[in-house]
Amino acid sequence: MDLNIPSFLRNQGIKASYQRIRIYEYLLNNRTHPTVAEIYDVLITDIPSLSKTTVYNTLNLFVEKELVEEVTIEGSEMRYDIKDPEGHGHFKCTKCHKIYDVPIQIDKIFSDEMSDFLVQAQFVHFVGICPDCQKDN
Amino acid sequence: MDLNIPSFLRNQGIKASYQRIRIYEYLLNNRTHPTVAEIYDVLITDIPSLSKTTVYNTLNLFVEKELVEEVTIEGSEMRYDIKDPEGHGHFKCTKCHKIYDVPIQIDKIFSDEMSDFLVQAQFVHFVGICPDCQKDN
DNA sequence: GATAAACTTGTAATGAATCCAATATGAAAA
DNA sequence: TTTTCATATTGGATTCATTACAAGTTTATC
Repeated sequence: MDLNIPSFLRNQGIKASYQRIRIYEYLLNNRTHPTVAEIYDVLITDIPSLSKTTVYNTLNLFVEKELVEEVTIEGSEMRYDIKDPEGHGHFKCTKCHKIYDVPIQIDKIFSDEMSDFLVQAQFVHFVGICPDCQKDN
Repeated sequence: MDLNIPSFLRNQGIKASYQRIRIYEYLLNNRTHPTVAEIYDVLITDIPSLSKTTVYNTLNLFVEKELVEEVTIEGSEMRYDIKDPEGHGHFKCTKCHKIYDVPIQIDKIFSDEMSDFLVQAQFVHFVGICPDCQKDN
C-alpha cells in the first residue's frame, strides 16, 4: 500500500502539516487502536516540539473529517483507529488486553423494528478471551 | 412487574442498603441510560445525606455483579442501564440526543472468522436520526 | 517580502472518576 | 438489650484525560 499521505489529506480538505502527516502515518502503520498518550510518546522522540494538544486537535479533526474513528471499548482513555469504509467491530481480550479488529456482517445487524431509524454509524464491541489466551489457559 | 428489590439484591449477594435500593429502583423506573450526575441530582432531594461517591460505588458494584451495564455511547460521562439478559443495542439520535434501546439479532452478528474467540459480552451502538426527528425535519 | 489565515504550542482550567480517612450503619454474638 | 465488628456511606482531596485559550510559528497568497 503506497499511499501518498500529504495529497490524501489535502484531498480530504485538510492542510498537510508535518504533525498531521506523522500522526496519520502512525495510525496507518499501527493498527493497535492507540491512545493519545501512546501516539504522543512515540512521536515526541522524532518531533521534540510536539504538543499533546496538537495530537488531540489533529485526532479530533480526523474524526470530524471521518478519516479516523473513536474506539471507546474500555478504560478511561479514548482510542483511535483509521476508519474503514467497510466497517468492522472490535474485540477486547480480558486476559492480554489486546484489541482485535473483527469483521461484522453490517446488514445482518439491523432488525425490522429499526427500519424507521436513520443509521449514520454503528459500533460493535466484543469482550472476551482471544484464541491465543485460550490456548495457554 | 412487582419486583421486591431488597430481596432481589440479597439474592445477588448484595447487602440491601437504603441507598442501593433507591439507586437500583431508579434504574428500573428510568430506562433512559442516566449518568451518575442525573441519578445523584434526583435522589439527593429524597436522601439529603447522599454522596456522589456512594452513587459511583453502588453502580460499580452493580456492574461487577452484572446487574447493570455501562453504556459508553458518546459524551464524557458514563451512562448506566439495567442489564438485559437478552441483550440489546443502543441508538443515539444526533438531533434530540435521546438514547433508544433497540433489539439486535445477537446470533447473526458473529461471523465465521470469529469462531475461535470466546465472546463474553457484546455491545452494539448506533448513531443517527430517530423517527421523530426525521418527521419534524 | 508583506500580510493574513491557519496551525502549533504550553499552560491553565475543567470535570468525571477515584482515593482515603473518618463516621455511620447493621447484623450477629454475648 | 448491649457489645462487637465488618461493611457502607460520606465528603474533601486527588488524579488524570481532555479542552480552552492566548501567544508564537508556519504557510499560502498577493
